[in-house]
Amino acid sequence: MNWNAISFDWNHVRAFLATVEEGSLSAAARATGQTQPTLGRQVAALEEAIGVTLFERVGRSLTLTTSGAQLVDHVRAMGEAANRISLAASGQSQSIEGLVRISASDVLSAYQLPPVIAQLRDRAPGIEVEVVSSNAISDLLRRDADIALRHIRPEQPELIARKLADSDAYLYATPDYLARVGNPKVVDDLKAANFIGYGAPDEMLPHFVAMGLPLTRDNIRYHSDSGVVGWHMVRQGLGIGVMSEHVAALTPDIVRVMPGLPPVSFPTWLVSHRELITSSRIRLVFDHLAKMLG
Amino acid sequence: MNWNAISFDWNHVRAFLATVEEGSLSAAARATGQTQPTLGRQVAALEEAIGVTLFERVGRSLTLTTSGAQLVDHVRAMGEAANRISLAASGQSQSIEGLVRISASDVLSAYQLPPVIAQLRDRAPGIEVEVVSSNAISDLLRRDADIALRHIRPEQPELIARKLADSDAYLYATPDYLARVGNPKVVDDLKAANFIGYGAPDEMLPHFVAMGLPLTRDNIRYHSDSGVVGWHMVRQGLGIGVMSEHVAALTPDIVRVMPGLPPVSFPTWLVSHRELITSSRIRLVFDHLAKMLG
DNA sequence: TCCAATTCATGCATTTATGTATAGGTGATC
DNA sequence: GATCACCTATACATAAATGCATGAATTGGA
Repeated sequence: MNWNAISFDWNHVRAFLATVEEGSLSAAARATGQTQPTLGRQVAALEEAIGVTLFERVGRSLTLTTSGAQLVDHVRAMGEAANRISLAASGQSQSIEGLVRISASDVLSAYQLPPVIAQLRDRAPGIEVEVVSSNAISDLLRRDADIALRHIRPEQPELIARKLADSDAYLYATPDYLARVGNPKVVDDLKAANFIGYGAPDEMLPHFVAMGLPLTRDNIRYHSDSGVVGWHMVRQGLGIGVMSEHVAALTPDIVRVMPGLPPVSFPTWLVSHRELITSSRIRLVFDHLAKMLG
Repeated sequence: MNWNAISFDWNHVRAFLATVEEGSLSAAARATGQTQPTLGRQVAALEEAIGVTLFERVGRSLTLTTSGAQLVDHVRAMGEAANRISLAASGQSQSIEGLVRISASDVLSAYQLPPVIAQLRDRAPGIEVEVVSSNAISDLLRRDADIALRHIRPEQPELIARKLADSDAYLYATPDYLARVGNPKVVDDLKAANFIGYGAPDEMLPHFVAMGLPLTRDNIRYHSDSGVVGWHMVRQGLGIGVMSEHVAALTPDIVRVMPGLPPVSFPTWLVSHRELITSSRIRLVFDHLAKMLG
């Protein structure tokens, strides 16, 4: 190995990568927990060391030079290798004490996870649990969480997934609200009802249509990014919402809309990283979640 | 990107890599131009940062732990990415001044390269040339050289190779030595002659046999790793040696053995790295070598 | 068994890098 | 066009890493 060729400061490469990814020295400083002068000096030092001008200093912002752009792919590869080192190192941990981060949708996090974690506390009191309540998908690859609960099967080969039991979802509302819309008996009776959307309304509508409901965009008057907020709208009598029967069973004063309507079945996947699952701490939480939710 | 996961000191990863590759902290320090205490502290800091004991300190030497061994692949990948950054950065250099390192066999380096470099000096006086005279093959991938002259076609896809003219090699000796072995006229007359081997004798013998010479291992009494040293043995009348006609033509007082014997033809390849050849300085030297030696 | 060579660990002075505070400049918005 | 928000660059005091010198321990060979 010719060590001289790679004798530039590797931390400066990370500074360059962070600056490219975050868009500015200041943003990179915020993201990495360093300061803007430090990042600026590190990038300048890297330019000096490898003899390539990476950024064009024009006005308030930096733009990549063409030379710099041709290095970015290799720099990203270096960052990904660093990430794999971090993953593998975490996977080597055989300590039964320490942090495990679980990512799940906010509904799962709020209604189903707490009792499961309570049982885990009795079984492994040394484990610290952080619930990353997020409806975004890309948590595991970004290393924001160690274990994720998802409703779609992950495709990445570096992830391992275990399918839990399928759940059934039904339409729910308050008796009060149902009376207000005339106690619907057939799907056509729902044409005048309000439906609660989780996420963007355009995203939710196809699911309702797939259930055989004759709805249009106008039926979704109230919506929220948060499933918990949406469910609270249902509980306040603002409209009809979809919910898994497990969560609905935990909610008093809520009734099923048209009990004859067939349910929507959806899967739940327990996901982790191939290299992380070798950690006995993460493995223990993974198996506990599989047993309790499966 | 979760920057927190890769917030360990990346230079410490290089220290770990160097220690694994070189076998000890002291050897790594010598190889990387740092000191042994620095390397030791860096590896210890990395262990602390990622929570993995990398080395077992037993006696005077360190041995990888199983945990450490499982990180090595990822660490190597990071080093290779760093190497590609270095390559790409060198390739971005559009400066016509600076160092270009040429790797070639010692015979080529000593007899054929100097006049070519003299012409290059007149054409591009700002270019500094280092001739890495080595019979080892793996120079370009180790980044010991920017351009290499080889007699076998390189197979790696990241290398680019241009074939130069084929050369003819003949047997040579001093008239004095030929008289001593009875001025051989047919190949069977060579059975009692001494042949000079370049490299290991077992490696050289098959080439002589392929030329149709009825030789055994006993015919190779004098040999050297260095082709230049071997050729000087021929010039001193120690035996018969193979040499390209170009080099032999530069050597006075040497005659061809049995002029009727057909030559051995061998190719010469000019090789560089795909990412390096984009450097105008390296490109210029590459093209000059191709023109002068082709 | 002893000696020489080589290894890793530690104390200390010096060099180097970092953060804080601040100045200077640019682009978007009202 | 003035203001605001945001960016980068620089000076200086402090914190951190490095190299040197040295010590302690182990291996291999005479």
